[in-house]
Amino acid sequence: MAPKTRERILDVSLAMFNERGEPNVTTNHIADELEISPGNLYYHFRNKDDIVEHLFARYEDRIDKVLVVPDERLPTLEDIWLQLHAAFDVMWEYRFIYRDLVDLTQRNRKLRMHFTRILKRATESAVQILQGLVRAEIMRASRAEIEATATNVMLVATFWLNFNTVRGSGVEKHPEDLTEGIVQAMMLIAPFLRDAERLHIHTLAQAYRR
Amino acid sequence: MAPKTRERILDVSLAMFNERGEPNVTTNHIADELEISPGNLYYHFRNKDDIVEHLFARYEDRIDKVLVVPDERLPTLEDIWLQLHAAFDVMWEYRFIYRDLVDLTQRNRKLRMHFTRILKRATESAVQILQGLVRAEIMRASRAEIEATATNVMLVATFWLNFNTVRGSGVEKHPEDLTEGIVQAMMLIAPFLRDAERLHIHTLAQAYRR
DNA sequence: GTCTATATAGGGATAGAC
DNA sequence: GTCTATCCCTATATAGAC
Repeated sequence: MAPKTRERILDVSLAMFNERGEPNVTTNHIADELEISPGNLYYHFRNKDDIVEHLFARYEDRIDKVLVVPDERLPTLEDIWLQLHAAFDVMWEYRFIYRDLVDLTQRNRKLRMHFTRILKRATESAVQILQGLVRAEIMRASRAEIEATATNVMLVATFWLNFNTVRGSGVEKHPEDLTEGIVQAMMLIAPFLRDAERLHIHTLAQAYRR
Repeated sequence: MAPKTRERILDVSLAMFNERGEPNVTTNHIADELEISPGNLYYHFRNKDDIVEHLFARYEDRIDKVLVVPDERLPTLEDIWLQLHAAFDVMWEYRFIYRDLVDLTQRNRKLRMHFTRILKRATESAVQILQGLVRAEIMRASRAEIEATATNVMLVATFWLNFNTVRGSGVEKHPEDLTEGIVQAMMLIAPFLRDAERLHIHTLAQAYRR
């Protein structure tokens, strides 16, 4: 049996939002693509923002799972790489949110509050992990350096896809551009690493430099 | 004598775009605010994008002047601070461009090509300046580290205003938030500085940390 | 240069039949 | 649950008088 219409609307909306940008996709476009009537679409969702909010809720569930800080054990560089990768994957899947992030969050109070909360939580998580690296003696940094670095990691992660789009790196080439973003984020912490680990990071980075 | 209507349209459009975001300002809003008729507005500009393009051209002139690399003399940290400040000031003045950067550049080929060019030029400029710091022995970094850092400086500069908006730092509080962005960009190069200079930067940074 | 009036198009959204 | 038909509104843009 085919998926229920409600779910199909969400799936197709996500695909179209990601493809063309949310501002450039109308409810009529979505209905057309699904070969259902606009009236039918409005039976399932109150309005376009209702669709956006449900997609955002899906995203929030996913990203929240990525943001759990590893429990007892001290973190390794490998942990960080994997966690960044998981985060970037989810962000890629819901990249329409990031494409028009300011407009989306400014015009919808609910999205704004949730996104701010996610960002806050992620930043705290980043600080904790960096502190873990310090305690594991993999990295050496002051409290101030850790906080500035955590903020920059969040900024790079949040806007990497936009940056890559806007600098005209040519066509979208998932997943290479994602990996490049991860490398770029790792380069923020590289200067604080012990020599052996710094070398390791730069070797990884080498593979992805244009 | 009052400014010519054409110029007044540009000035008021800029103010309204910055305030509410370009997607949320219509040609009618602009005409209303100016207390002229929509017809009059369309006498002076072919369409809304025509206005946006002229504002962008103004911006491009301004930012190009900021991007000149200091000629002979090796750069100092002070130079970098001042240049970042000049760049952030111009970006603030035309912040509507950055607010909806992806949508703007994706739907208008002309804007896309010009913005990409600016970004490319700015990145090259950043690389040169960082190399200058290395030659001046103020900083120590490999070629790879310089390139990664230049890219991150551009990313932070490009999206700082959006990041600050979206993390819900409360109301817009120019110029404090700008200075904070500059500090955040400086923190990217701090780890590569000699001890004395790094200390100096962190003292500056201290003053602007929440 | 500026206005009034208006055309056109499209998006968001609803009513009511099936 | 789904469709057809339609309404309302707003945005862009133009024509033609002054």
